[in-house]
Amino acid sequence: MSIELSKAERTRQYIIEKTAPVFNEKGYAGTSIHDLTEATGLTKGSIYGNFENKDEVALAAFDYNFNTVTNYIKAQILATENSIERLLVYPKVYRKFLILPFLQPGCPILNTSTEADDTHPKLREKAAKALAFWKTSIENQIKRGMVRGEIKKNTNPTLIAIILVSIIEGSIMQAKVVQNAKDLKVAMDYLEKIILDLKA
Amino acid sequence: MSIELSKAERTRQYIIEKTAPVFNEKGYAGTSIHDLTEATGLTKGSIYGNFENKDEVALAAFDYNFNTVTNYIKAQILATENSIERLLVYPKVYRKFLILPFLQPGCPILNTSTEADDTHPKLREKAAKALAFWKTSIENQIKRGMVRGEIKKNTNPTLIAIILVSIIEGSIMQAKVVQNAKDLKVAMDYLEKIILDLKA
DNA sequence: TTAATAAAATACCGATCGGTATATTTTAGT
DNA sequence: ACTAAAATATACCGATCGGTATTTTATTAA
Repeated sequence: MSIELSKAERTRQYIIEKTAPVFNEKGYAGTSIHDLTEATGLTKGSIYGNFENKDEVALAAFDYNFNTVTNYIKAQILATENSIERLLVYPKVYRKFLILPFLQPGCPILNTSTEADDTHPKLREKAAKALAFWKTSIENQIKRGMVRGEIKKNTNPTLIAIILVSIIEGSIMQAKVVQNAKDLKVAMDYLEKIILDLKA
Repeated sequence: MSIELSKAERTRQYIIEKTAPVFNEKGYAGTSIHDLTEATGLTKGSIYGNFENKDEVALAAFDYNFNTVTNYIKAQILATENSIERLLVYPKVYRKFLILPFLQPGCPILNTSTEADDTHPKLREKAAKALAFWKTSIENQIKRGMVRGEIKKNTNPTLIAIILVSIIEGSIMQAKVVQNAKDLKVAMDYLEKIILDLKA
């Protein structure tokens, strides 16, 4: 049994997959153990046999949610070559977040940050690291573009990363609460202009 | 007893004032009735004598939190005359939100929206209306500036309102989760430039 | 195939949840 | 000062919370 996953490892993964969307939608405090048994079809005993407590499931679920988004974005980025086009992937993806199943409960970073910032240090820390990772990878895309001569030499990568993330997260919040993507579209149009303005 | 408030009305107000920060910090699901008795020093009986249920306290608390921020902003705005200066009040206020006591748990609209969008229709509705009110008043400030010849004629008030709100909410989320205002400062500097760029 | 082991289900725990009925105290008009 | 009414506190309710000990079932290596 070297290569294949053990039963426990498979179950653990199954629990994470099934409960991750629940945590993203209802939040940590709003999700009960009963919600987890419902989402998985398993019993409490099985869940507590694979996880120490609710915290551990929630932390694993956050990683899963974040990785799902990250992998989707990464695939789109690797499908393009030019740095400007790569940056344009973000508005392109987030403008249709209401129809992407794994993004329908909103951005995991946004949801987790606003709930956990004052209440749950471990989750807060995870969200903070995920945010830092995201911003660093945007900065690196911009630096790459400057090296390749595709992006203006005087561009401030950190500034652009901060503004890009702010506009995306702020407009997702708005779209979710009013339950339509009208203003999100406007914000993503604006963000695309900012990005196209970086062109060398 | 015509003019003065009845005991019940005063107690009701007192409960709202004391519990509003708790709801803003811990969220609806994360706040228990025990939290409310702790924050007020009152008993369950007293709270349920003045409110039908937890929902009613939470909804009143949201209004209180939103009005607190709104009144503070309004006072700053009325202290200025020029439309550009009035718009600059927003970055000026939010860049120091970590030291304004009533803003330390974050923006009530942001906190309530991200928690309630998928779970609590009444709270979601309140947050949506508060957001609409905010954006409308920004739009009106811009329109006023155009009439007064202080803001460029070709300015799109709706677009500026959407971007202003997005940048503020998105950067507040970031500042809260990483627990420092470094990037918030950068975002507010950028927002100030956008506003100054509207000058006729 | 079997026996040891691992995993999942069942049954249960005390604590806390939101909420209520009732008793006690405060308030407020006379 | 007295009393009726209003407001608050006490005591309690069933349900659900997160979590665990134990039993049953499934897995896995020999």
